[in-house]
Amino acid sequence: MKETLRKHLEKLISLTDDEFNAIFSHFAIEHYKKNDFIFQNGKPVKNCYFVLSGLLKLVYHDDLGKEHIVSFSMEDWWESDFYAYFTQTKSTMALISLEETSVYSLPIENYKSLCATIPKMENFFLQKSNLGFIGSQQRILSLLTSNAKERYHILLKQHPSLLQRVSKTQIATYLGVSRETLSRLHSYK
Amino acid sequence: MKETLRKHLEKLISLTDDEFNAIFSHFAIEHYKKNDFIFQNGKPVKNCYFVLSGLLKLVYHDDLGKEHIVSFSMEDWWESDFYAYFTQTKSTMALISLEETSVYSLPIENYKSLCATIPKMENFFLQKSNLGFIGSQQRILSLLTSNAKERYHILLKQHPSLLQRVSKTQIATYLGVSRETLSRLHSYK
DNA sequence: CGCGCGATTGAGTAATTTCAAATCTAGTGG
DNA sequence: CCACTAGATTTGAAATTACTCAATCGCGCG
Repeated sequence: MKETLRKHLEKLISLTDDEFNAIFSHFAIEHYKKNDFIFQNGKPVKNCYFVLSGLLKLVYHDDLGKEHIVSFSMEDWWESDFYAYFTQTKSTMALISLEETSVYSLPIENYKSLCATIPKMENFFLQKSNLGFIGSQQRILSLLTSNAKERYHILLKQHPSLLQRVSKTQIATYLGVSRETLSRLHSYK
Repeated sequence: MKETLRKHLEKLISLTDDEFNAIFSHFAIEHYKKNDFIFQNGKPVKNCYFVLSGLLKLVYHDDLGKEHIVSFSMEDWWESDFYAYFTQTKSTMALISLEETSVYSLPIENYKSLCATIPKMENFFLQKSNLGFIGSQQRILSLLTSNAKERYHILLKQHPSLLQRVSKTQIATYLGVSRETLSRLHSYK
């Protein structure tokens, strides 16, 4: 567990034992069953989360109550409603477990003190944020340039394991198509 | 000009004169006419850019040659093909001026040395990157939850000045609808 | 005046949605 | 081992939305 986080950090920065232990003390472990709310929309967002094991979805409910999946978070991913987290406002989204899931949680004060006291961690978060931004931009591009079938195959290529782990309804909700349309794609290939 | 950048940085971090001058020396000014390429797809991306005045579009050309606008960059915005910039690979997108435009350019080596030598700047870029990520996620959400008309009104609300500055064809390309569809939206409101 | 470009309009087509019904699947208890 | 149920998936058919291609309009500028 501890080693999982350490390995994850050391993909981008190098750490001594002391440094890692100092960092590690900022996190707390949390466990969730399947279909638990990690946080709900309308509520403050105290933490961001590093997923140790399991699977989460970050969802937005529109005016009609329809659910839209902003992102899936698998092992080794960071997740939160980052707007609400950084601005300490109430969430517009909910974070929900799709499997039994373990996370390390990082309260915003700890995030700030990590950045302020351990320059390497600030650099780590900067790199992660840049990667997150790039990833989002590519998702925007896939929504702009591709139809349902193409988007499905892009997802299939990027995260083949996801299709084994979540229902097709969830996949459709992520791709931005109805589950019926997603189902019909298979008729063609 | 120099003051524009300084004011921009000081929205998020505070700087002494000396600090700012050290930072400023990492940038170079560049001027472009309307419809110039700042960089082209297929070419390396040497810089990221801070827009002093004018307007840019970051575009992707799909297999059919159709253009998709990933983002507009107005005054006070940072822009690049960040994937190509950070990984020093060739761009998949092009950055093009829509007006006469002045930018400060920041080569990747200078970005890295800024981060490494001036912790405040690393913090600045972290905050900017977080904001950029949040903004992208909201655009994803608008693409998932809203139809053409709603997306148009969201853009109208967020950047009313944009509609005065660019053609409706460009707006349509950003929204992910055909210009004819955008045109027909007005019939309803 | 006439050219050129962007915006609009029209008509037919393609993609996707919606609502409803049917089918499949995995787990449960008899 | 089988029947039953709940949930997920697929299929059908009609309606909606957006796209394409073509033609027209409107306007600024040489």
